[in-house]
Amino acid sequence: MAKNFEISNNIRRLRFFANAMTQQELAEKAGVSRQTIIAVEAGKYSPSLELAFRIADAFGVKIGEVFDYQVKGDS
Amino acid sequence: MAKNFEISNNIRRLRFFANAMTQQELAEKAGVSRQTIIAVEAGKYSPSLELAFRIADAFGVKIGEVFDYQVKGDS
DNA sequence: ACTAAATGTAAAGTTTATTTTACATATTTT
DNA sequence: AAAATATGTAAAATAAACTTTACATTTAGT
Repeated sequence: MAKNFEISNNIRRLRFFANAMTQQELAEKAGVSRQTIIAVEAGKYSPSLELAFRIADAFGVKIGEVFDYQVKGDS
Repeated sequence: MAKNFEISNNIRRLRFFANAMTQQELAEKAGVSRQTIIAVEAGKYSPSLELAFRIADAFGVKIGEVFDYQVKGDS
């Protein structure tokens, strides 16, 4: 009954579309440390909703264009 | 330069639209405790992106229909 | 009015996100 | 090839999300 999920992201892609924005620049725009960007971009953990919104905002896109949510199937 | 944000949500509204879904039911569907739903619904803190997605999923809507992100202005 | 179900508050404890620092490797520029 | 910039890894410390338990209040049903 409990579902399985996976969240993926397009941060790397978006950074390159956005004039090769650097991790450092993105971190500053989003107001977090570079480490956090690295970790989120690498999918090591999923960010807070707040950070997710700020990252989307930094790229000028909607949150759904940055993060993808896939239901993997029932348990 | 650093922006000010606010995240609001429509959980209560959505719960009533969704056949008066109870906090308990939502908690179960989203796989978290009832306390967490109460806190998020009341805006006491913003959830993880993962939970945000699961809540949206529980209502069958997109994340943007549950959570609203407003830039309040520059600092 | 009584009972049950739903919502709320609070506080201590655990887990996960985020920061900070420091260093290693890769990529670009000159 | 040297220097500078960008990316990566790691680990300890802090902050924030989430759980659990327990009780108080409000709302709905009979």
